Amino acid sequence: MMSSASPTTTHEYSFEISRSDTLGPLNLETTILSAQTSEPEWARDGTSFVDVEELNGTPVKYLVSQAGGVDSFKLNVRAISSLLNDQLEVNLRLHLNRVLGFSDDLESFYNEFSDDAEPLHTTFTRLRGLRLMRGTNLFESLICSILSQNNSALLWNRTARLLMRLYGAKVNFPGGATCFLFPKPEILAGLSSRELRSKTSMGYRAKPVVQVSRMITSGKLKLDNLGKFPYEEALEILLELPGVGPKVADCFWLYGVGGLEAAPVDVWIHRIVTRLYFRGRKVSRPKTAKFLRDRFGKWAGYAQLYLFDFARHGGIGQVRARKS
DNA sequence: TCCCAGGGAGGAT
DNA sequence: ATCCTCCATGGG
Repeated sequence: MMSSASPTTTHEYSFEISRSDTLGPLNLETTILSAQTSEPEWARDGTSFVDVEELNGTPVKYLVSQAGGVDSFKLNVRAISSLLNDQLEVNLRLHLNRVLGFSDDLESFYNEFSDDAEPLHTTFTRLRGLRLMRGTNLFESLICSILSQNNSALLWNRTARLLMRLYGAKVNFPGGATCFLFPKPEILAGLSSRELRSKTSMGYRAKPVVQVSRMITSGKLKLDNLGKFPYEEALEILLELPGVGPKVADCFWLYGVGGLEAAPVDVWIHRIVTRLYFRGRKVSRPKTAKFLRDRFGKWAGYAQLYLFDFARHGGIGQVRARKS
């Protein structure tokens, strides 16, 4: 007979997250596959999604799957780490609560903009349970946001994964699984932009990636402090950074820091907002962003998220880029 | 071959 | 303030 007593270190551990742990509905798949700009997309593993993060300095690999529907569900979480079970569960619950936005009151969001005259409300049925993801690592979020400029989600995700494999710390999990963490600023700061460009196909984005990394290692830029500033002041600082314009700054503030009042305006948001709210009239991108902030307030980031998916997959007719 | 991708920087108007 | 053009690289 095997001993029924738990070993002192259990490397794999499972637990459940119940529906009452989230404020409102959840659609895990839609949330993870909605191409949010913060950190590389979680990988699929059968019916689960997999991610690896450092929780309080300890790497944890975890798989999450949703059982049931959008409104009545439970989440199955399976984790691998060197942590003890109790500490692992506490850390991972807190982590998932943040990155998957479990504390965002979705019903309140839906109710506030449910009026028939509000174009946004047409997205609420199809996208019900879509939540705004937050990054875990501010540096990773900022670099990924820079990588996303004038790039496709497919390509910047691929580039971010390549950065991890080339320059990130390798983690060997108990049980044999290995993976790579996102590289530290010190590593990228030590590269020449020419070398980085030749090895990653990130093109001209290599220069600002190295520059920003060096600003962090030199202490000129303190990402941890940014969250203490109000939106306007933080944005002023962010816009000084190389490779960071209005859209990237808003992405970092929204997805990295978790400032829900930001509404990043890219080509898709610009198209859908000018179409739905300005009858196709020409409106500049900064004014589009201001419009979203004013109209949706603390839900501006969520409005942007729902409108983005609407522009990409939803649609009243084609909202596509067409010359002539 | 062409256009496009969750844009930004620098310059001209 | 707003409007060009160029910037690397890969996918469709």
